[in-house]
Amino acid sequence: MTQTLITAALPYVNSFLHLGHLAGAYLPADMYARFLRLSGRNVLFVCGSDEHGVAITISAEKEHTTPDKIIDKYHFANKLAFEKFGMSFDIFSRTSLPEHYDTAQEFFLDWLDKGLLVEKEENQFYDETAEMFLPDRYVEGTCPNCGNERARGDQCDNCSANYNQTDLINPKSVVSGKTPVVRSTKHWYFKMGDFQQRLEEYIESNASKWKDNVLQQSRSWLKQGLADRAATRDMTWGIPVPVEGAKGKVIYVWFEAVLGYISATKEWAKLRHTPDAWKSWWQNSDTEYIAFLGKDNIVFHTLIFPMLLMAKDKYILPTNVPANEFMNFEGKKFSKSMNWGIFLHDFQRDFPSPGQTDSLRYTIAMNLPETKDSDFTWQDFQARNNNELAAIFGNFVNRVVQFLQKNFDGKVPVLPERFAKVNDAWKLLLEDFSREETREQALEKYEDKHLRYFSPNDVALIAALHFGAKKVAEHYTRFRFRDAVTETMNIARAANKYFNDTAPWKSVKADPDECAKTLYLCSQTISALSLLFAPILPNTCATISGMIGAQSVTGEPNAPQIDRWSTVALPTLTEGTPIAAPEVLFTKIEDSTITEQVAKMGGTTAVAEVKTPAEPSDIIAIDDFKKIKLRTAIVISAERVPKSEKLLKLQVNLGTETRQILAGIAKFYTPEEMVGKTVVVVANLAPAKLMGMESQGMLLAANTPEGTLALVTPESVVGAGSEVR
RNA sequence: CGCGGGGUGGAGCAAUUGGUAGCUCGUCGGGCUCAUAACCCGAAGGUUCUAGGUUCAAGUCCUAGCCCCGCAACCA
Repeated sequence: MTQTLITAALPYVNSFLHLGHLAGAYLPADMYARFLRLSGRNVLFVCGSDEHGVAITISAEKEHTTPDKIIDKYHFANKLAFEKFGMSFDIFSRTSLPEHYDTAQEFFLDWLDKGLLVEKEENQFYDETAEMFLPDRYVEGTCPNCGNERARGDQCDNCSANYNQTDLINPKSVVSGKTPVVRSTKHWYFKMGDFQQRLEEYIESNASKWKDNVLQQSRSWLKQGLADRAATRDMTWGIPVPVEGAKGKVIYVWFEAVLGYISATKEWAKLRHTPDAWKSWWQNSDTEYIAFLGKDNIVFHTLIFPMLLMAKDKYILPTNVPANEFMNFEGKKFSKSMNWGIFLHDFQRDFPSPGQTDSLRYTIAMNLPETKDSDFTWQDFQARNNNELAAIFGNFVNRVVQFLQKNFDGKVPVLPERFAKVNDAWKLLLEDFSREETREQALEKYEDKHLRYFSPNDVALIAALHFGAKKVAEHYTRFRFRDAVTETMNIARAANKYFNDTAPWKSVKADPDECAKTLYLCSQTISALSLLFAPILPNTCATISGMIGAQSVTGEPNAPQIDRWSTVALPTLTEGTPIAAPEVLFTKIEDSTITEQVAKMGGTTAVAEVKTPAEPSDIIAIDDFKKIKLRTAIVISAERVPKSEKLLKLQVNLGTETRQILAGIAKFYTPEEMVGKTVVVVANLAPAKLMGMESQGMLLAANTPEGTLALVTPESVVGAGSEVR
């Protein structure tokens, strides 16, 4: 029997988790893990915090604290948020543990032994104030190629030129703002090129199974060729290079963080007092390994990590890497710095109930960015909760339970004499069904045969449960989570249809026996739904289990390995089982709640943009203002500047002359609508070069609270070249 | 020519190796009254971004173009 190892990308402990993280990796991983466990499969679900890298030392400095404090803060916050969200990790570990240091160093030494690491001496910028070598990201300067003044360490964003860090003209440290000095330093480079061919074979051998985005990204890297890459860094924060004389050098996170999956598994094994148990996962060809992550992480799991595992030998490689795209928030990317989006802990503060957590899981699941970037909106959250969870699933449970309270003493009906053999008939029906591929075939072939105890409606319901569960399982197996959820909800729809079509509120008077059987089936359906929804809505399903007095089965870790999924359509509740008083599973979300949340978003951003009142020192004399020559101008022509997202190239008539002005308004104004507009320009501004073109002045625009721009234009027609005072 | 993804009814998305364009929401009409003004049934609504091409057959493959988004910069 094969087993499944599941990992979800290690969250970087430099920020709080937001909904985008959940959509990218964690929710699908959790749904998958729970589904497999409910199918009786042996599963190990592993995750943990990624706690190294320069960003953490810099954050520590900014917050005047130590890296230890930073990582603790985020690690525990994220761990707690994950728990509340219902992540069913077997272990949530962290890469700052000794276990991980040992693992990483062991791998490093092994590569060294095998000659996979080569030492290279090179010159690098060193910030004397911050006492650190500067990674490429932390140096800015003038591009040696195009003269762009804001080029990054090794690449220019403007002309895309690649060069050596030390070729930068007028370099500045991003950390201290000072000019860094050049120092020589020694590093170990991983010979990635050695694995080019094996990785190509690995990728192509999986081509038929893997998602397209994953393949394309991986192939794109391979096509460019794998170059040697530094596997070490000059830093204090990280895992020391375990070699004599390597003081002040740590293993680069690229070559260390992903090993955290293995270390986490070791920690799990240790906690269970079976320290070698991790090997039966990582060094066992019966293990199927599925790595969940977002698109930014693809090559680390399809190329780098497999390469490290190949190098070490004996380890299994990822069987599949079902990477998602990104989930945006209300149309724009989640951003910590722009305060845009919903952070998990904020959501949990505002929507603390388990049912609301499930609503969030459901909404995200229905919007998973499986094939392209998707969007989370508050409105959608409300609609999903109210129209689907509450109206369809919640309402079905509620109407059945209420009906039982009123007519059956709050118990699963006892089957009347006439239908005493329903359970046996049910079994036979499912045996017949399981021989058929599709619901349609099954109904056509077997419906008539079972009409002695069942009505056509009954048969249709059982068929919906059986074939629905089968379909959902297929979707999970193929990593089609959105489809899985949609199909699950369709089973609840079928349940509602059954209730409607059998109309027990009529049969309760006309044919009480029939009514009892109907509600017996409905009760079993609630039990079945509580299993089918468990991967998506674990909290709610646990609640239902409580209501029907059943043991909660939601695919939690360490549960007994029983395949309940394939028998979900069979009755599980015995006659006469008491059903607890109705509990509303999903409360509706009011418009006002959503309005409130919408009002909050981007709040900090808007406030930040409001101008602070002028300080006395900011006050200028009239003469100062007179230095600025403002004139009206009419836009003659406008065009986009290629490769620039903000700039429009305008030709404006200033009355006496025509000038070219590059204006950063392309995000808010099209070239077409600019032509003919009368604008206000600063006429005596020194010309500047932008994107290699000259701009002779600037035009005035006001920042709006929404973060867009509004052009300043005269209220009435004034013509070109008028003075503005 | 930096890399990657994408343009499909009003909205959001699907559509295996080319083979009847589907789903959810919304809209309109009907049914029901057990239930959270919920549920169920039915209908309308598409030149699949544009222009060519390959094919018995194209949303899907090829060529050219237009337009979005992401990455490249802490962040799935």
